[in-house]
Amino acid sequence: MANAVKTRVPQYQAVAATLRREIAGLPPNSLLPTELQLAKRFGISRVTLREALVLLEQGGLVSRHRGRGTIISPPKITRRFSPLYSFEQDLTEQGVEFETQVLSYEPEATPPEFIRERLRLPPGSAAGFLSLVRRVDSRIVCHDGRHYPPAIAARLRPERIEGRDASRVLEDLVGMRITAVDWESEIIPSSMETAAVLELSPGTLILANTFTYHVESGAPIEAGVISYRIDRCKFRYELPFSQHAEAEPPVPDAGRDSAAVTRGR
Amino acid sequence: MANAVKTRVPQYQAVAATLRREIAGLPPNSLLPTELQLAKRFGISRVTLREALVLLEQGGLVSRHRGRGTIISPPKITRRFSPLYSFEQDLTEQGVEFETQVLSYEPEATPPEFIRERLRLPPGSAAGFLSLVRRVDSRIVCHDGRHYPPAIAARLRPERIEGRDASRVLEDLVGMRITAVDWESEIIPSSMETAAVLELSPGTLILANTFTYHVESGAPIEAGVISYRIDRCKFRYELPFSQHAEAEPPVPDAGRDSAAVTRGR
DNA sequence: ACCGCTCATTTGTCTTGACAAGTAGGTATA
DNA sequence: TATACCTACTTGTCAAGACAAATGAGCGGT
Repeated sequence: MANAVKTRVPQYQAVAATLRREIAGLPPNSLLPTELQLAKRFGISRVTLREALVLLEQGGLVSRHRGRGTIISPPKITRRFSPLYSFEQDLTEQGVEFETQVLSYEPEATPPEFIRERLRLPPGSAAGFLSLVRRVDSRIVCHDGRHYPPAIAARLRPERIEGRDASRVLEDLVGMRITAVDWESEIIPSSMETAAVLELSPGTLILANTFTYHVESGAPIEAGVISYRIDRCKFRYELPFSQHAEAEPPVPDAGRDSAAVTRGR
Repeated sequence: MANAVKTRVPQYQAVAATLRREIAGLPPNSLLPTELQLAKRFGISRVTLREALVLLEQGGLVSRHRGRGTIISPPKITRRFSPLYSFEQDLTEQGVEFETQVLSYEPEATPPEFIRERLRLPPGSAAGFLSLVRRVDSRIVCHDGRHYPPAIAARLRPERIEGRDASRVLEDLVGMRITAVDWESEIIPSSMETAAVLELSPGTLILANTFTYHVESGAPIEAGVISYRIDRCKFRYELPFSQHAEAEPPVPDAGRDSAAVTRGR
């Protein structure tokens, strides 16, 4: 009303900042007041309030559900990367509960062209296709679409993946170690399919990792795309990867995520 | 039709998809029709059309400017990572024009606590603070906030950074090579300050990289945060990093970015 | 040539209002 | 008791309109 202050800062950003502070002191999974209540409290319209909530949701602080309400999210999990350091290995070392669910496996699927190139397959060649989703503490964090050359695809038993380390299974199958990775990361809007698997609205930004794994001879044995929910994950790299971990104190760092990460099994 | 499956697609998503296809065939830096024209053409309200444009903007396809219009963005640049592979080295090898601009340097600033911990400084200790922004093809891509231990900070000459490789300058200064990195990446809403430097609206998602560089003795000599605009960059990693580059063909990959990337000097 | 002004254009912010669709809990019915 | 339905509640989608703020082009004065 009668803009008392110069509206240099838009209301939806001011409200978002206020809510960010208040949320920081509330426990995860608790319910925020409804949009109408919040709009009334801040003296703004529901449309404007929703703009603020969108900012919070994009930042991973809350999740919103039609018919249920707005829920405060638990802290992000940390995915640590080292060369050839698998999802299973990482999460197991962190002592976090996780689950891998195979959605489908086709031994002779038709791969998209960029996968065919990465696997160095001739035009028209088929490839194995494995689709899976991963959960940490029962929350979906990523979706893998993995493709395999025909020789490997024929012998792959996807049911072996569920409980075990996918890369280790693959290495055992071919009898060689994976020694090289080509990895590209990009933030892009999710496709309809990926959004459905990750339980997101299509167009929501995700972290898409396009990768190729090679054995020592240089031959590619796996290629695909791993799509992470950026509202639930962050990523950590250490170089040189191997032993210098002890030169570092046990990762002092941020301090907000201790509750989720130091959970032990 | 009604709804064959439960897939009822909202109008703003359908419009976004249509515009995505049309934009793919248009040259970068060209102007889109105005919001009112587009809204009229699609037969929707301006509010709904704007929801579609927000999706395109978040995906990095267009940039919008009050008073000017909506402009189609050039393709993303690729930032390639290898251990201790600097921004300057990477972009130079790609033959892309870039510029580093020092915004400020304070030899004795008060660092935030998480920086103090990373540099292993006692409470209350000062640290050098360097703020800079990088441009590629005259477009802002990232903002660095770099902190240095007092002994280094006193001797650092920020004007030496502008034209040269920042890490190399630092190595020359201390007479040691950087051999270890600790690196954490997270997608977060931009702060007011970072948003201003990156010319973004506060709250826009950015890629925040929090890092610490160490010399061989294990001592940290630099720590800070590098914030990338995710609408302008993607990221590429290769492991093992060093020589196997030639085993790979010269990055066949996507195919859309050839125009911008092969610009050479 | 240069500077400052006005003004139409365009996107940014915000309001009120409406209906759709998913959720959860209670109620009626078998 | 168990099932189906009904209903209140909550977020999702969409509309039409209003004013603010930034831009850039045109105009006029110095």
